[in-house]
Amino acid sequence: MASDKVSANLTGIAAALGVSSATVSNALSGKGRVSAELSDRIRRKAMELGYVPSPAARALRTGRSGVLGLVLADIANPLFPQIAQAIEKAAADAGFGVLIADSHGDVSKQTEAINRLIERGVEGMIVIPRRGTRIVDVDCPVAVIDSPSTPGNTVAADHWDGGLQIGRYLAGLGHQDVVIIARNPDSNVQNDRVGGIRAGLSAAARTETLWIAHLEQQHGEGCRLGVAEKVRHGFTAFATVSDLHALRVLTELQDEGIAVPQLASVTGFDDLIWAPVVTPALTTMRMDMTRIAEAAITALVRAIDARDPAARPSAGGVIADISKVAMELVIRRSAAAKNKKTSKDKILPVGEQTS
Amino acid sequence: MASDKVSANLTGIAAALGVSSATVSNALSGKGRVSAELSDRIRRKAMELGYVPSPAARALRTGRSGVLGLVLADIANPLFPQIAQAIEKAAADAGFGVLIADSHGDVSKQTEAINRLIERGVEGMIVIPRRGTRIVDVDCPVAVIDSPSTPGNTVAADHWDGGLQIGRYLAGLGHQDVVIIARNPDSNVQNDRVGGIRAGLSAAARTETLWIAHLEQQHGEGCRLGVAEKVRHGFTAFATVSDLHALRVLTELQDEGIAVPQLASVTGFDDLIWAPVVTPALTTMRMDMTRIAEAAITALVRAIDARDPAARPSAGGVIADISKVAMELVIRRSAAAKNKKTSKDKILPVGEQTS
DNA sequence: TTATGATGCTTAAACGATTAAGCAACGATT
DNA sequence: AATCGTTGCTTAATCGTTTAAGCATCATAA
Repeated sequence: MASDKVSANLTGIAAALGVSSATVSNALSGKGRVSAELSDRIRRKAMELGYVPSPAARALRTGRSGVLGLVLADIANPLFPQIAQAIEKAAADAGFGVLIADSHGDVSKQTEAINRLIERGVEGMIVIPRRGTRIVDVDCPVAVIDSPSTPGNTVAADHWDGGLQIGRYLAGLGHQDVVIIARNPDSNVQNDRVGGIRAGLSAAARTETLWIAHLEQQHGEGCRLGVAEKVRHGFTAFATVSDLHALRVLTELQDEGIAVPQLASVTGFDDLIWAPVVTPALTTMRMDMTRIAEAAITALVRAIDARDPAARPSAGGVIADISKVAMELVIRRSAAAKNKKTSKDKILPVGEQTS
Repeated sequence: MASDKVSANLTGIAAALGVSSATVSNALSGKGRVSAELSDRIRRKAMELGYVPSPAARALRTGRSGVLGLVLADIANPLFPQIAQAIEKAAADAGFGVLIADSHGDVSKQTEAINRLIERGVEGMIVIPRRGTRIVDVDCPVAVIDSPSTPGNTVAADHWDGGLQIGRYLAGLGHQDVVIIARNPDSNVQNDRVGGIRAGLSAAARTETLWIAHLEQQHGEGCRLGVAEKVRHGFTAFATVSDLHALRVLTELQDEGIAVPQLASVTGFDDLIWAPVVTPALTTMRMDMTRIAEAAITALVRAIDARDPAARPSAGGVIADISKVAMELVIRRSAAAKNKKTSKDKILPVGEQTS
């Protein structure tokens, strides 16, 4: 092919047609004034040569890279797939690519990761911080997805309300003795959820909160939570703050011969991948990641656009229209009405699992 | 600050010091000949002005964007966090950023996703294809992470050998009646694992393979797998091809009152996040994602470098040094020696769970 | 017929970095 | 003293795109 010789760039196309590169640019972008006939010929030629505009040149000229950064406190998070998928989709719809950066849960590495993104020329970023972490000031638009309790937050699921819904649901099923299970009291998200759950239960309810982090500090990671013991003490429901904890509770109860949901109800949060397929399927709260991602991207894009004409860089937070996105209760089978008989009577004798 | 006035680019620094921009470039990159003294002053000034090189300009001039693409068949995959984390790390170590693209499991969208990446100027990409999918020819270096059985593959875990290890392990525990559980027979990865498991079991073993996709086609998603029934028919172990399936089996058995591992052993694959924390903790196979990612990135980077001087673009596969990465058996508690008594005798009478 | 304004194109200057080539000054070599 | 190589810097071109400004040409309106 001799046509391979001509480089597939604007000047190449221009040369091939005997016009100026500006005209080609105008024709392809539909901006300037180009006759329909020539415009057509240019488009055809561009296609024929397999023209792909140089993102570098465009970015250099326009000052816009068309790339956003996604900063995650810890990629190895079971919610991450959902998040990444939603963000990628929303960004793509807005015409942006997504560069990922993992801060490995380390605060200092978070700054490092953010800097790497800036060096790569991102126009803005979505940050999903580690519990409690504040975002360093960075002169680039940032949208934060966290809990509504976090200052400087942009968008988030309404974790508190999600807890409220679960709490009310359990209360409606007649549960008066509920163990609330979370991992770390430093997390705003977890605190919101716990607070919501407590608020949703009846005022007379007996609740106890189990912090897994404390337990594991004493007994090592992956230790038993002692939930069977709680059942023996009259608790009938376990409201956890994550499907991962729910799974842990569920299997531990089942392993000790306590039937779920007949003898104890278990609820989770986030509708993670296994929630629908375990037995019994987990009743949980789902967040509308698509809406959250869209809101975050919309806010971010607006901030980016606002930056252009504005004299002041006005570094800092970005405010979205919607900052709280409602969560949805997904009712499956792991929670059921409280047994009429006191649950103590129904406990099966258990064998050799004092791990 | 008046120093805010001067733009933080090469010419800005040059102007501030009264030297040429070429010298500044040389000083910062350490390439040309610049006196140590001036070099120092330049570096200090750059720092003072908060200079960040323009990736666009650099990419335009050098033709290298420093960005790789990560194409995933389906981001909403529980292994994805591990993959993304490992790839991001390996890429960052090699000086590359990672742009993500999700093809939502759709083959046509995969091509679309790949094109979007190319339009964004990636220098190469890592593709983790959907089962059986072939990668379209694209004139950009590509490294594929899949099963070694996939033609055109670059790097992969040795899934067959992983299966072999699990099979042998179960055989060593005395299991002769094993149900192998996978999702889809179209997947090379799953087939490799299944084949390995079968090969690892004793020749005399009775095996049966359960394809979840078939089951769900009949009974709907998230349906019971009927594993308790298998136990009643004398099967003592369930070797699954993913921790997700293992979890499904485990909870179903537990729900039906069959103690794991006392009455039935269960093994998984991939050491997903919940594997260590469920009760009993899952015995599973782990792949060394870090090594896989490193091998893939190394091969990809080499291909990118080779492209530069080479006349022929020579589009197509990239060959890595290591193409099979060994898997590691993680022994936990979900698999144990086969009970001496025939398991049939030990089945507890079960209640009301005919879902 | 002559302003007036579209219309259709070209010219040329950016954007910010890299890098080949060149040039002055200086010390060392013969 | 003339030559050579080295050192330390500058000049200027280049990557491919966008876009403001300019310049013909032609139709329309006065």
